[in-house]
Amino acid sequence: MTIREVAKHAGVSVATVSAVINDNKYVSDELKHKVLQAIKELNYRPNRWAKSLATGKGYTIAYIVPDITNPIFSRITKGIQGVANEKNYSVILCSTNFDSPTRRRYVDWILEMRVDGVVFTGRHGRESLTEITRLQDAAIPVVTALAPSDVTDMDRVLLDDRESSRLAVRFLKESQCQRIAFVGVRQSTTSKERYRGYSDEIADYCPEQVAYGEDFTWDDGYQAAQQLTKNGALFDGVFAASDIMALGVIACLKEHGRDVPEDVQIMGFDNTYAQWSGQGFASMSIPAFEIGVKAAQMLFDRISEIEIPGMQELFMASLAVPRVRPSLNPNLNLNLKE
Amino acid sequence: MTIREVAKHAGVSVATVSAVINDNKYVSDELKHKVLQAIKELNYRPNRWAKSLATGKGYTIAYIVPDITNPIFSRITKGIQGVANEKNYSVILCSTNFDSPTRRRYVDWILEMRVDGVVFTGRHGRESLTEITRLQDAAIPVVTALAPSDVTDMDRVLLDDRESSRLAVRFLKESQCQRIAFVGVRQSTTSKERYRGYSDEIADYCPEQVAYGEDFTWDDGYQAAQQLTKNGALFDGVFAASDIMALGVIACLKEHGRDVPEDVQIMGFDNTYAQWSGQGFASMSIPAFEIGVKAAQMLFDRISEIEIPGMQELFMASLAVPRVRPSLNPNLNLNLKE
DNA sequence: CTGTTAGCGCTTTCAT
DNA sequence: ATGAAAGCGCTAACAG
Repeated sequence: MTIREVAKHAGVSVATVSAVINDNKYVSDELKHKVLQAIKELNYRPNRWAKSLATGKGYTIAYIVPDITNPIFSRITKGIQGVANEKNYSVILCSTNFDSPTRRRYVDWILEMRVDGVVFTGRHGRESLTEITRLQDAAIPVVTALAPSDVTDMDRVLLDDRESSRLAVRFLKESQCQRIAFVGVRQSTTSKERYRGYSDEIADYCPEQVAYGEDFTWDDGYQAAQQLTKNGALFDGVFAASDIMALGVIACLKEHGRDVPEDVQIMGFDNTYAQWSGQGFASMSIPAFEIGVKAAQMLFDRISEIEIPGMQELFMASLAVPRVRPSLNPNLNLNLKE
Repeated sequence: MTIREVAKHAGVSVATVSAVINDNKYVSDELKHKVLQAIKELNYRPNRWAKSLATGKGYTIAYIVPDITNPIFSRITKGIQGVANEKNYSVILCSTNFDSPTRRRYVDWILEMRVDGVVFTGRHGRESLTEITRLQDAAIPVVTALAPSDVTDMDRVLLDDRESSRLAVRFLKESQCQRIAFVGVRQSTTSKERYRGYSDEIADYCPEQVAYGEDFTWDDGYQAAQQLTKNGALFDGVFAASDIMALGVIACLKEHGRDVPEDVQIMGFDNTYAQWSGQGFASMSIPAFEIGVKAAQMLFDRISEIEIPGMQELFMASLAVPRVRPSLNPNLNLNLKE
């Protein structure tokens, strides 16, 4: 079903059909009606490929993300989708599973597909940088979301992990914790930032007590707590770099006969589990959806014009206190709304 | 950068360039080398639009899903991506937020983009059916994943909710529960199936005790448990239609002074939270990743040929027992691996 | 106002 | 073994 057939069926020229489809030229009501009629009857749909080829506009953006399964990232995705769809763009999802070759192949595709722009989430680092550069060399706008990096002249939206962590620790302090420990991930930039916030806030309050795992997992949280306990550390509060780690910590502490939150209070980060686990620990809620929205907006700004170099947007995580009883404090979980 | 420029640069014809790019015609080593050289030097990438227009192949599939934020769905997505990428297809993500107009607009797009095939997840129902039909009318293959429906001549992969639920309840029975209650969602087909499994299994074991919420949420679980308690129901086991509901149930029971799992054992479904919550309840793990893989494979089978009508694949959920201590039973969480 | 027509970048006969 | 040329379906001058 082509535009030509529609034209024939309606007894007009292809140009007229095109004009009514795109609504960008004056067409008499009569012809317009005929054309619309023909389109209905033939169940015609313009071919996007041809259109893109002719116009040079593809109306697609891509989202490169390490793991779509991560709730934070899937919420970002949702945010991106929302604004893209509003502008009649589609988004191609590129979940790389933290694998460089996969990431590279995606970038190849993106280049071939003449995608209009890319949102990028991922560990910062040399390899990511390479891909981003390839994109930019091809004049494809890129904005990074939650991808801390030293490259400063890049459009990006990030989370103020350090400052957010200070809020977290402050809450622990206000909850009467005297000695607060930190549980993080050794090689993670993100964890490092969260540690710095912890460190800032704890400076002249109590001695630092930290333990690390290799990854943001339950097991690593568990083991870090084990370590803490083994070292005979004294603490009545723990700030963990993620909720899932916090849960590992809690499990370990309970095995050691320490009650949560009676004996020791826990603070997580992410608010992916805290609110619902029933373990009564607080967490820092990441405005992931909003981050996705903002990233997409920046991308479209960049696509449509604008030569401003290095736009940047900084988000803060917000405190999410554990809900006690749903009926008693219905307002507590505002952060979970999307 | 077009194929013509490459040809000029290499001193050959466009046909030759095309031939070496697609590796589908004999080209002398010498020319081949020249062409490759030129491609490198000019940093040339074939234009997908033009290629698709010329060949009629788009190498994209779409995944229509109600909410990418749902862990089960995002795992399905991951499965689909995996097999699609292997075949050099990209996948366009269409997260509809359970909104019909949005879904409709996505289908419009899909139609225009001449997508090769669609995987569909969603509530079954008239509206979904309409969209699926629109797709099929345009000769676009569709396979549904986790979208129970009465239409039998459709390619689909589903979960045997009923049988899986029997396994769940059986586990509760084997754990010495004498009286098992069910907590579900009133209008949900899925919940209905899970109830049937419960009912089957409980038939000549103990009286049925059921309570419903309106949705798969913590609050609805909490309230259903409330209801159960208020009715003075006697139970030492609860099978909840989802983990998040199970957590609501647990919270409620604890408020009523009943210990979990000492006084009453809980069984969830999904295994999205059970394993990690530290609340010591079991759950049924949905092989979501595998479901995605299978759905994509079926789709590609259908795309590439095959007139078999109504292929169908049935998956079972598997029991995931709560981990006690990571060090003690390292094999327990096999189900969580992806 | 409407129609003709020359591309957009690539593939693919069909000659050579 | 290689090249010339005719489309793929649509848009956008340009004529009329």
